[in-house]
Amino acid sequence: MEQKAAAGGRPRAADKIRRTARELFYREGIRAVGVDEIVTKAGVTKPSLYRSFPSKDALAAAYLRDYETEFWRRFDAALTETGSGPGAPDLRQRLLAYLSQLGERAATSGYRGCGLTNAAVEYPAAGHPARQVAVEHKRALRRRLTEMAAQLGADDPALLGDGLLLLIEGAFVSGQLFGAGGPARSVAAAADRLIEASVRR
Amino acid sequence: MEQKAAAGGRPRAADKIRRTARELFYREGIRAVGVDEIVTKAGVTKPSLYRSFPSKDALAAAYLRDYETEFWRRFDAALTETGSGPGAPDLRQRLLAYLSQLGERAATSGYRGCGLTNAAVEYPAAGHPARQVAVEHKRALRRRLTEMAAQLGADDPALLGDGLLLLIEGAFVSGQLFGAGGPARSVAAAADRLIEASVRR
DNA sequence: TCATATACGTACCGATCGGTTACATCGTCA
DNA sequence: TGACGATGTAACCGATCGGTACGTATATGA
Repeated sequence: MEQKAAAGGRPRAADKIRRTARELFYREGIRAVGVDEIVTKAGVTKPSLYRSFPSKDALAAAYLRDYETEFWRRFDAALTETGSGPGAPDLRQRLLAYLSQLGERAATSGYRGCGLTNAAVEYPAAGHPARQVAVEHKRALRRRLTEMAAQLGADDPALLGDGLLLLIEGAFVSGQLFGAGGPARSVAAAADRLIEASVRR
Repeated sequence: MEQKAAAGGRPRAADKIRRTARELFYREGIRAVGVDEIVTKAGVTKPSLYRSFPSKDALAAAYLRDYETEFWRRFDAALTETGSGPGAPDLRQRLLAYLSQLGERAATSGYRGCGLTNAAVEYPAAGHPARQVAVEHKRALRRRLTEMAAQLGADDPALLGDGLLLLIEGAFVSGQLFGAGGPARSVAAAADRLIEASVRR
């Protein structure tokens, strides 16, 4: 992700830009943030930005790829098998743990939702680089959730997977709409009931 | 909504602006559309816009109020009692009918989601006029859904209401992420199962 | 120590942003 | 006819937009 001089050497301009852009794009939205603001807050200059990124759109796409990496890191950390002995949490427990952790974050004042979802809302035009990253990621998430639904023993894995995706996306957006105490806090409980009604008995 | 000369008389500039803004803001996003584009496509001029609306932000807020009116019109049309005799659809049936109609629209290529949700994503700053309309509306929707959950006999109306809201918001955003064949098509089926698992038996 | 390549900054570009000014023109109704 | 309210014309404002031509530091290897 960070090409070189990563260890020890003083941070390259490109890295400072990436970090600053990530923060600003996520908190304020991509369209709302100008390249001038990014370079100023990063303590670099505009030519440095355009030497590392061909355009603002490309920088936005890079931000989203970084964002996606972190998303999967968190997702996998919560959902990938850690212990497999007796007493280790099963898939359903791990999924619900992930969702309640998500719900807690999302029902917090200042929460800004999913950077990838937000980017797709900001850029509805089909070919936009930022949107492409977002759409690709959501397709992958849908696959993962459907796989998990199958592993959970759903009678209709596609249906349960999609239902979980709807709940998750709903938590993302309603989290930033309602702030603290919003409906996102119920995402795990709702998912639990949906799973309950969707597994073969 | 439209102040006067509504019936018959040639449309006022303010109305043409409102209609054009509604279309452009919804399809392309508010930030993406400039006032010049609006007045040009509406066939009016910039001073006319600023004679009717104090600022672009105020125009955006007016667009969202129009959007909200139409939302409730559709919502109430589907959910308000029409016939009450024997054989008339009960609340649960009407809710599911509304959701499957929503799911159908949302799982269509070119779908752009909920204008109010999208506006809140575009304007994360707390005091923004557009965001205020959106947030107010979502609070009202949450109340309505919780009331309905109680009427449906939910053991925990707040939980079912929030679950339904998450599914609906999920359908809004995933509809514009996936286009045709997206997970939004499952919103009614998922809601049905969630309700099933949430009502007193 | 010097040449070279890489990394960075100063200053600037045309275009567009939201918004405003002063004044001309049109339709309508008394 | 005259007056009034609504709209159009045309030019303009400062600020900011994304993007660039070009000169200058700095680190490195011979």
